[in-house]
Amino acid sequence: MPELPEVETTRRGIAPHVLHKKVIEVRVREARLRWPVPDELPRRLPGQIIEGVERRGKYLLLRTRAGCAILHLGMSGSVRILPAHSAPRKHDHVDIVFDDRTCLRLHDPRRFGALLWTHTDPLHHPLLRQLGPEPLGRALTGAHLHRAARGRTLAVKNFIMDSRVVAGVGNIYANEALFLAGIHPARAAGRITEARYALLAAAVKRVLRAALKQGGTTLRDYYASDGSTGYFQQCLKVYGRAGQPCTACKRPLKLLRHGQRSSFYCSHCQR
DNA sequence: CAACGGACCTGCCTGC
DNA sequence: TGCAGGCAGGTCCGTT
Repeated sequence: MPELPEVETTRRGIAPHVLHKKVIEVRVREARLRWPVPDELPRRLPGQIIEGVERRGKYLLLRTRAGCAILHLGMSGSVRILPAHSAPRKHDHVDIVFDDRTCLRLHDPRRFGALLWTHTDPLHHPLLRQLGPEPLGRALTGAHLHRAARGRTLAVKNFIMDSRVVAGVGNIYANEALFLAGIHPARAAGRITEARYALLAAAVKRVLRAALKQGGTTLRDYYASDGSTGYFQQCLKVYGRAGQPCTACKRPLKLLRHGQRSSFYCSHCQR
């Protein structure tokens, strides 16, 4: 589920429920996530007040005076706010329990997610330090992409999915943005003009903002069971639509598989 | 340094 | 119905 718009939707969804609350307990039922959940988490977090709920790329940050919990949802992670006593389902790996008897519960079947603890500035953490600009911020421009791509031969789709280039653009939105910008996903990153990169930067922002708007609708039923319906699927122009007609030219969309990742594109509209 | 493949996992879908 | 195989929204790491 979690691409950047969903991570931001999650942040907005949980913030009112956890901000200024005191943690009284951390229950770790399964510590084997992407990295083991560190002992510091159940040791240091209880007694702390959540003073900030932030996002950097696809990482969620729960700030306290003593340190910061760093949460990444991986491919299959999600969090919910629940009564602290409610029975955990399968794959409910961690609860952060608050003094009002609610808890933030992490659910992650594939366990590609991560929950870490740092007592220093989380933005300096090895996982966050190298992240490129926020895609929705001012720093993501055509000039930035053009400069970062200089001399690089990798496919532009891999290039914009590199978190050092721009933080948090996953496979779905990379495909969508390239379609909107009319750029072929396999084109060498270093062989794209600054003007076209300006179109791409704008397309990334447009598609993320649109998805974020849709995410707003899932917020309402945030407590409802899973919320994992395909709410933005209707908006997707290329992702998952191989063989179906291009929304612009009606020719069938193509599928390219590079490594494990699929690229969906229109060979007529994208060059 | 750049580029690629493998690794980490479970669940779901398809086809035999 | 069962089972094997392929696929999935991420991203780090080791090897070329």
